[in-house]
Amino acid sequence: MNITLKQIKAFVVVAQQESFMAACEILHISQPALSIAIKNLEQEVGGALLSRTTRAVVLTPEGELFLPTAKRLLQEWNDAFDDLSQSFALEHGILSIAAMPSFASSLVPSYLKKFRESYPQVKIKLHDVIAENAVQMVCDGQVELALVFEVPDSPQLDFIPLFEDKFVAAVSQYYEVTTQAITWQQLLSSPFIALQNPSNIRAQIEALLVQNELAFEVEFEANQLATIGQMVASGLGVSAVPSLCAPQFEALGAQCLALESPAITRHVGIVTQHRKPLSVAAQSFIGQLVEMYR
Amino acid sequence: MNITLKQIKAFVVVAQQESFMAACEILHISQPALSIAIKNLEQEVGGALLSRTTRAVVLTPEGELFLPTAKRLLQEWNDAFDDLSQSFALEHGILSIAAMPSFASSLVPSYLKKFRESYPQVKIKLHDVIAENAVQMVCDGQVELALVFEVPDSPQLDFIPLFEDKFVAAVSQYYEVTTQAITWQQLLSSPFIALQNPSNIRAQIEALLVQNELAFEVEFEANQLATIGQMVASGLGVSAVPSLCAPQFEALGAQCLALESPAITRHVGIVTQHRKPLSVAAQSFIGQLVEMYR
DNA sequence: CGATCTTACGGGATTCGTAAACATA
DNA sequence: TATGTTTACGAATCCCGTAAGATCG
Repeated sequence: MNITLKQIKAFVVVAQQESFMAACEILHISQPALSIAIKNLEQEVGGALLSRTTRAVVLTPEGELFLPTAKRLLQEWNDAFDDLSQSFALEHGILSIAAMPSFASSLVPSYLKKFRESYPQVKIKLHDVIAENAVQMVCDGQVELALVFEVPDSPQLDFIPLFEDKFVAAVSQYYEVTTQAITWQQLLSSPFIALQNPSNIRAQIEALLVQNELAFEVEFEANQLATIGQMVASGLGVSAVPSLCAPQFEALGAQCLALESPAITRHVGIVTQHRKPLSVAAQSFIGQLVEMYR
Repeated sequence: MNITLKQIKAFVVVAQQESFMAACEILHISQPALSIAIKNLEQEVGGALLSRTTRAVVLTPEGELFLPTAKRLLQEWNDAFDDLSQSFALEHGILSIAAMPSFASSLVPSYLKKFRESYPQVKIKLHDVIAENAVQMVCDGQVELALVFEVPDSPQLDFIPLFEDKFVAAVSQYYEVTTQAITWQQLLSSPFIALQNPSNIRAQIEALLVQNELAFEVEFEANQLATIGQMVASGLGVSAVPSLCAPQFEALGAQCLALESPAITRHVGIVTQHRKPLSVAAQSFIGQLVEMYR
């Protein structure tokens, strides 16, 4: 059974026009072509749908019965493909991403703003969760991509670096400094305020300090970066955060200084599931980011 | 936008098989043909539906979204045409007909039985109404055909004669007769039992008698032929009915005699709407009847 | 007789299949 | 390297359009 969409369209138009002549103008084909199309259709379905005399074309009872069905089929067909085309044209759809808090609360909003300006119809779901969970969400397929620190090489994940981030020291405005940069040793002489575990930032700091045999005592802990920032600004103590957070910390009244001996630098970028195709929305978003940092 | 059913079928099969190789065996085409079909489909909709590497074929997010829709489209397509084909194959459908009472209660049931034996899946609606209404129902399109006495020529109606019916005299079993045939004059010497108006039979009798200047007095009236038959059988009086009804009347205990001077003969046949196509069910039914009386 | 649908036939586009090239694990 | 997809190209098929034929009002 080999019935064509064209044949159904032809049938519907002829039925509505009650004339082959009139129909073939709408369909932009010649009468013979139309005639044959209908004839083939009727042969396929095993009976006449239209009764033609030279003066009038009327539907057979079976044709009458089939006409609404045919219209429905065409309608659904068009709806389905319009929808699909719209998805590709980014005229609707959902972009589902995750970002680690330090990133989500700093640069990501501006990325989303830019993306939204290009594709205002695409809805955006941003999950701001700790880096570990963000990556897990990529693995689980809950989000298409995560914006996090570089992850260890994994056969299941791909990483696209965007830029390099360097940890900075966060100190109160009244913290006395002679140079623009301070060392970890200097920093740790003040009470240290750290993020609570689990946290990628906390883990990185701990790993680094253990590696460098630096004494490390946490005097205060909090969950949210904003809280840490506030605590630092209040003069409770000092902290070390990705430079990503510097503007936010400074806005809260803290002071951010270059931090060395040793410096912690990490790539920040996009994690996606390896070999899993991305939606055009995700592709476009990644494209914008890569372009921005190229 | 020119998307083919084949392309959708191809997409669905490839998506299910997750392999072009496997899919093309199911589809009975070569890999290149399949590859091109999918490629064209993707071009039409404006984006990739499948992500292919040499080892695996996976759906893109858009393809994932579209797959159920595609399946649904195919399903509905097939359902629609199966249904239509079944209509033509008389594997279902409805035959809607009307018949005048004298016909409906005599020969029509046997016609229906025969039709039903040929096409057991076709439902039958029989409207047994007076001839006038039966014809009206044809004009209104409520039924496709009516089984009645011949109607006056009309541009809106067609008539296919089946056989000729001759009115017979219905008398009681004890009615004394010398010959097989009696005249109207003889008949009318007994009390006459007539159908109530409106009735085609009544009208024909009245017209005939007026035309032949025969005295006509109705002693009893009833609506149903069966009632008339019972009344005649009981010896209340006599009547004149189409020979169609003779078996029924005789079964009720009446006696039917040829009726002459003058004889009333009328064609009995099929009335249809002029130039209105008939369902295959109606066509088959008419075909059986015509064949039967040919 | 005129308008309209159908059949006949040549040209063009699309699609198919075979063979070779290409890409990835 | 082996499997599986894509490109190249010749061939078949299908569909369309022009012209002639048939049919009904």
